[in-house]
Parts: sequence; C-alpha cells; structure tokens
Amino acid sequence: MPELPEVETIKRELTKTVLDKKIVDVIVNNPKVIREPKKSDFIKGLTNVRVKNILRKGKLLILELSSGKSLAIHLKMTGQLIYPGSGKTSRVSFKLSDGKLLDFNDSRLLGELRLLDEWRALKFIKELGPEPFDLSLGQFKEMLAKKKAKIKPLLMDQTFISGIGNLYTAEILFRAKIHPERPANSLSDKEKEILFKEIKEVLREAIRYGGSSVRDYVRVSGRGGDYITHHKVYGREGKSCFVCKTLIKRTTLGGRGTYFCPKCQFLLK
DNA sequence: AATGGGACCTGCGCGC
DNA sequence: TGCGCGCAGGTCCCAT
Repeated sequence: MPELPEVETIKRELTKTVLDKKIVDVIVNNPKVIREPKKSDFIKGLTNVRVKNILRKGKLLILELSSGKSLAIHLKMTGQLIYPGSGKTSRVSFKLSDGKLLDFNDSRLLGELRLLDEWRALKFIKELGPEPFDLSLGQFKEMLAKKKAKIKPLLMDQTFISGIGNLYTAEILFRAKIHPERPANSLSDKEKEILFKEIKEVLREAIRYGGSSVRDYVRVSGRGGDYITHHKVYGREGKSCFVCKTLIKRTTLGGRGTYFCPKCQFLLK
C-alpha cells in the first residue's frame, strides 16, 4: 500500500492523535503480523508505556516509547492504522489511556509489527538510502552516475533512495518525461535535474493531498487520501495521455505493473 | 553484481 | 450466480 506520502500522512495524524498517550492494553487477533519478539513479550513490552515520539524512515513508521524500546510498523501493501478504531477488523489493537483503540488492520497479513530495543539496528534501516528531501541535486546526480540499472526499478530500490514505490515512480517519471527503462547513467544532466525536481514535487504534492487511495490505503481517521485525482499515468492503461492524447501503456518491469506514455516518455536507443 | 522469479497473503474485479 | 485468473501502494530470498 503506502509509499512515502501515505506513511508521512499517517505519521502526522498519529502525532496529533496518539502522541503522549499511554498504551494500556494490547489485543492480538492475529499474531502473524507480530514479527518480533514472540506474542507474549510483544504484549508485555507494549503495556503501560507511553508513546514518546513518532518518526518515519522511508516507508517505516517508528513509535518511540517511554520504556526506551520502539514499535516499528511496516504497512507493506494493505496495512492500515485507524484511530479511534472499533477493534472489529483489526489484526492488533492498542488500547490507549483515553479509552480508545488504535487499530492495526491488514487484510493480506504482509504487514510487520516489531517491538525493538534499538530500531537503528534494523537491517532495513541500516541499508536504507537517503530521504528524498534530504538530498542535494549534486548528491543525486552523483548517485545516478554510477548506476546502469533501469531508472524505474532503481528509484524503487529502498537502498538507493527511500520512500518511493511503484505508484509514485510512475508519476514522477511521467512528469520528468523519462521512459521507465532508461539506464540511470544514460540520463542527461538536464534530465537528472528535472527528475530531481519532480521527485520532490510529486511527493510534496501527494503529502499535501493526504496520499493516494487506490485500494486499501486510508488515513488514520478512516477517510481516503485525495491525490489519486492528480494521477497522470498510474492505473490509466488505455486512457489518453493528458498531454498528448496517446494511449497510456502498461508493461511489466521488474515484476511490477509499469504505466507510462509511450510518446511523452520516449525510449532513446 | 545485477536481474528475475517466487514467496509471503487475502480479496477484488473481470471474463466466461 | 459462480469459478478461475490476474492483479494489487512491498520486501526478502534464492537461483542464475
């Protein structure tokens, strides 16, 4: 499900709703989503602790707790965090000191909850590439220069740059007018500059609209994000390009559905 | 080293 | 109406 804009939206909403509250009980309806430690220690370690700080690293949410431990939440494809929750469809619910529930929903059970002594020690975190908003143009150009991988899978590689997934790569590359299969090191200086600008612009805009609700993603309040109305290519196979009227194409690249305009995003050979 | 496929899972929409 | 197939905002692991 969620990419940087969705996770950032959730982070901001959790900050408004659950920050500084105490978890008083943990209800586990499906232990599969608890990756570590084992269920009983997970529950014990999360009971009677306060949520002290909420962070996002790439697509990972981190709740730092008064105990010194942290709850790391990866929503993967269909994870949701809902407050106040009903507990009815949740895999795990956290009962808070205000008497309300924070629900973790996840229909596909791919999501991951981890109670950690030190989130910085997570392999995923240690290998995570830079945040797009922390990068300078110079650094970005340098990162691309050494890479001959196709640009789309490269932008989705979390060790290269963090937070960008399948949907936003498609939108970013369309706006930058770059074909998804272009080798990264074949981009001209000008293209790298435009790409850099569009990464930040698309992500920033998507955050402003609360993310894209394509299927499962909802905000903490349960309502959807509105950025989908701004999509130019993602999910638009066979529809006409807003710029040139050519039909949007869908291919498979690195195993993922890939949408682009074959005219605006011409592949140079 | 880099790429591709499968695995992890459930559920939806589509065509027959 | 019902069934089977393809597909899904992610990541990890294994084979080549």
